[in-house]
Amino acid sequence: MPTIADVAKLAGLSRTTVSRVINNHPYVTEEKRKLVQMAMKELGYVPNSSARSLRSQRTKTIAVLIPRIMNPFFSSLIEAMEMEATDRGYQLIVCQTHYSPQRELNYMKLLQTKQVDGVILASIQNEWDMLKPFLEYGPVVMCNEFEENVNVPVVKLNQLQGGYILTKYLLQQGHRKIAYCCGGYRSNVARYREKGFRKALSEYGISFDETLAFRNAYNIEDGRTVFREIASMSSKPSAVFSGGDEVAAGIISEAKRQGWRIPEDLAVAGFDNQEISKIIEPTITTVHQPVELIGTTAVNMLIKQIHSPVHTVDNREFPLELIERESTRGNAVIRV
Amino acid sequence: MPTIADVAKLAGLSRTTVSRVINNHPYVTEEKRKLVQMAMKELGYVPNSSARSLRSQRTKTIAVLIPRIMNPFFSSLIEAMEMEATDRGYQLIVCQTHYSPQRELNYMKLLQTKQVDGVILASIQNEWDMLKPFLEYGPVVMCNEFEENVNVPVVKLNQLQGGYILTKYLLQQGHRKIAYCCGGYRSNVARYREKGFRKALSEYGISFDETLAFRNAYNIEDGRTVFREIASMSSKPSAVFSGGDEVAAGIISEAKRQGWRIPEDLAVAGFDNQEISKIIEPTITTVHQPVELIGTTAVNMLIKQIHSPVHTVDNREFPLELIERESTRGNAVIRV
DNA sequence: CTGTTAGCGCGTTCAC
DNA sequence: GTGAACGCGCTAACAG
Repeated sequence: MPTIADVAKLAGLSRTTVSRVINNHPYVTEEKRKLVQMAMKELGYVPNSSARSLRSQRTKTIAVLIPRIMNPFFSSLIEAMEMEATDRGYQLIVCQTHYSPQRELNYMKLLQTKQVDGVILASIQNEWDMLKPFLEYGPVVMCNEFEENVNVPVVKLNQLQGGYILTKYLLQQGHRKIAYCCGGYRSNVARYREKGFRKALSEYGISFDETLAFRNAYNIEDGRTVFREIASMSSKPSAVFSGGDEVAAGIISEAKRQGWRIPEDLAVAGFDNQEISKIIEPTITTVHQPVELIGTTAVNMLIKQIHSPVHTVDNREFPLELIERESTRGNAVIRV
Repeated sequence: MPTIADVAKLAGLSRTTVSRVINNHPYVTEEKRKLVQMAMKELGYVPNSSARSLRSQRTKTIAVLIPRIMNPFFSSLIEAMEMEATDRGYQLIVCQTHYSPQRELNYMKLLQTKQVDGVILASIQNEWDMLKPFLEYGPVVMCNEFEENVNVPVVKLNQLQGGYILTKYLLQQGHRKIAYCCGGYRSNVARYREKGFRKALSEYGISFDETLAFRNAYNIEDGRTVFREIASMSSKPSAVFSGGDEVAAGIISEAKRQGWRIPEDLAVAGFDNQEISKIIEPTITTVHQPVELIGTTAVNMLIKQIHSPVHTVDNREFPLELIERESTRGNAVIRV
C-alpha cells in the first residue's frame, strides 16, 4: 500500500503538497497539482482513513440506534438515512438494540471510542440518566422517539395529533366503544399517541377503558391474539385503534378466519401506512407517517451538529395524515 | 479526553503497561493491573479507536452491499448479519447500491481506504472485471448473489433446486402452462432459479415459453401489472411462478379485484416465504429461504478471512424448502 | 506558493 | 515483569 510519502517522492514534492492536493486546498500551482495527481494514479494511491481520522478527529461515520431492522418502519427509516448520509459523504453504522438497555449502552460507546462522529437515537431503552453522560462525547440527535425536557435536538412526528385524528374519525363513524392497541411500554411515541386517543374520546364524553387496552402488541401474531381476546369479551368493542399496521393486519386476518366481517362486525384502524395496509383485504385505514422526511432531517441535523458543535437545539415536528381505507368505512352506525 | 499517557501518569506506570492491561496481555502483576484499572476508571478513559485502527491496521468494521434495505429479504439478511457481527465484536456498515454500478464501486472503495476490514457482496451490479481489482485490498465474501468461476468464498442457496421443486409441484398439481416472473436481469440467483424452472418443465416435455415470461417484476405494483397482462392474453396460463412473494401478492390482489378466484382461475406461487405470504388471502405457496443462516454464515466466513488471509475458498450452499399454502392447492386439474 | 517539523493516540519491538 | 522509543499515515502550524 503506497502512502503519502511514496506519492511525494515520485512526484518530487513534499508530503504537504500532496496532502494539499488531496484536500483541495488552494495555493497549489496547477502544474504541481497535475504532477501529484499523476503520481497518485500511477501508484494507485488512496488515503488511509484511519490515519485521517486520527489526525483530524473525524471519522465521517455516524451510528443509528433502532430496536430492529425487520420492522418496516425502521427499514424505511434506515433506507432514507443511509441515502442521505452517503450523499453527504458519511457512512452509516446500524445498531439494533433488540429492546435491550445493555446493548443500547454498548452502542453508545461508539461515541466514546470516537468510532463515530455522532449518534441518531431512533429508539430509547434506558432511563435518560444512563444516556445523558454520553452527550459529552459527541452530538446526539433523537429521531421519532424522544425524551422530554432534555437538551438534545429532536425531529419527531406529532403523535398526539395522529392519535387524535384517527380516533376522532372513528368516533365520527359512529363508534363509541373502541379498543386500543399499542406496543413499547415506555415509549413517548406511544404515550402521546394515546394522549391523542384519549383527547378525542373525551371530546365525545367517553372515558378511557383500560379493559379495552392491549399494551403488548407488536406484530401480526400479536394481532391474532388481540382479536381472540376481543372475540371472547362479553361486551365487545365495535372498532379497534391499533398502533401498527401489522397488528391491525393480524386482527383482520384472524377475524376473517373466524367468520367476522370487517368493517361491519369490527372496524379496524392501523398506523404507519405500510405496504401491508394496502394489500390486505379489506385495505386498512391508517395514519401516514413521513418516515423518509424525518430520516433525512435527522441525518442533516446531526451533520450540522458535527460541523458546528454549538448547542443550538432546533427541534422539528411534522404532522401526521389520516388515510381512510376499507377497514373502517361505511359502518357508521351508532352502537350504544 | 484522557489518553493512555494520562492513565499511565496517574497510575505511576508506563504507557506500555497500560496498553498491556487494555489488551489483556499476560506478564502484568495483578497489583499493577488493579492500579491501571483504577486510573482508567477515575479518568473515564476509553481507547481511541482511530488510533488503534491506524496502529493495528484493523477497524473491526465490515461493509455489506445490498440493493436496498426496504426489500424484506435484505432487511432480514442485514438483521441477522448485524447481530452476528456485533456478537463477534464488529460493526456493520450498510451500503445500498440502489442497483447502481457506480454506487457499488464507491462502496468498494471502503476497502481501499481501509475503512472496513472486509466486504460482503449480497448484490452485484458490475461486471466482475470491475470488482476484481478490489480483492487485493481486503477480503470479500459473496452472499446469496454470486459470480461463477471466481476465486471468492461464497455462501449461497441452491436456487436451481428451489426453482425445480416449486415448478415440479405446480406440474404435479396438473398445470401445464405456467407463467414465469423474475426481476434482476443479470442476477445469477434469478438465472439458476430459471434453470430449475426449465429443468422441471423439460421433465414433463414442456419447453420454456418466452411469451409467458415477465422479467421486470420486483414489487406489489409490478405484480398487478403482470396480472393485467396475463388477463389480456388470448391463451392464458393456469399458474404463475413468481420470483418473489410481493409480486405474487400483487398478482393475487389484482386478480381478486377483477373477480378471479385463486387458485381456481389462476394458481400463484411466490418465493422467499415472507410475512406477506402468510397473511394474504389466499395464503401463498412459496419457497422458504434460510436467510438468517446465510447471513450469519457470511459474516463468519468474512471474519475468518480477516483473521487468516489464507486463500482457502470454502463455499457453502444450503437447500431450499417448499411451503405449500392455499394459493395453489386443490385445483389439480390437467388443462391442455 | 512550498517544505520542514510536530504530533494525533496507540501497540510493540527491544533492552533492562 | 517493565519501560523507552519508534512509527502507523496523515494534517497543520510555521517558516521561508
